[in-house]
Amino acid sequence: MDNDIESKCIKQGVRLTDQRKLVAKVMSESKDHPDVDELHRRVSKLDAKISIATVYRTVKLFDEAGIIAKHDFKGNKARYEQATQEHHDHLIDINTGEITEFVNEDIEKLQKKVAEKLGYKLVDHRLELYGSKIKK
Amino acid sequence: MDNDIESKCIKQGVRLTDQRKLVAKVMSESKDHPDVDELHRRVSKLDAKISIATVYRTVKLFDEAGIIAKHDFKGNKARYEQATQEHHDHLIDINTGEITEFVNEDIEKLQKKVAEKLGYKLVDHRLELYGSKIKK
DNA sequence: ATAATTGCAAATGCTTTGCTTGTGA
DNA sequence: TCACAAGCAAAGCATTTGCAATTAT
Repeated sequence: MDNDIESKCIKQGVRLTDQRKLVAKVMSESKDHPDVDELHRRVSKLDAKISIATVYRTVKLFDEAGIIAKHDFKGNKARYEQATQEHHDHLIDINTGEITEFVNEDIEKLQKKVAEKLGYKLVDHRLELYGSKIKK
Repeated sequence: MDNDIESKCIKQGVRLTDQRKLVAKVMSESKDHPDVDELHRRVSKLDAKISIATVYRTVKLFDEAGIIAKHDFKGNKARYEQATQEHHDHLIDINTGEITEFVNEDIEKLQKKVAEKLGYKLVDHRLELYGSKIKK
């Protein structure tokens, strides 16, 4: 949990610069799904001179290395989260933007089945639920 | 099926210009999911002077009126299709870009259930399967 | 008549990139 | 050392918009 991202970089031979270390640290400590601007804002508190271009390059690099995950939710700019072992999907609060993660094995299995019935091998998928909080 | 879009415009009081009629016609006749460039290309065959800005404005208008549907599949620009009565989801061929539509009631129900379990009323969702064709 | 729509080009917002200088292994 | 990374500003790409001219009702 702590700075898992930095260790993954080392494991994968990703060169660790000061800037990348900072992005790794901030992403490791983030429990939400920040976009690049927000990430840049957070990293800037640790290094006021880091450029947004570097943040863009770094998230792209980490994403391609499978270290973080990129999400393009409806109508928003790309948001990022630390990659986890188990796959999960997202529910987005349409009023607040708040994101809740969930796992549902039944849906996963059905997706695979649907793809196979159509003659396809399921390689990837995207499932997003958009909802509004029920007041109780 | 024919030019359903034009009748929907009339029904909704959407002013019908020559350009909008052409976009309506082309979208009505399209069985695939063209992006704006492709749409502009097709409409240009009927009116060589129509501008891409008008096509952008028109698909936005039709989308907001619920007459056509916009999709932002992974890594592509927005694609459009005529709106249908029954909801459906999409399977995208990762090799060819070909799109297959499908409906699965079980998945729909499970999505609703998941949202409710998390304290949300399901308002919208996005389900996309990405796969590669199985050769038989 | 007149409010809405078009075409054009310029502006936008997010993201990427070329280039020169700086730096990690 | 030296291939790679950072910072900056400029470029790219899809999409939107301001404005003057045109058009549907």
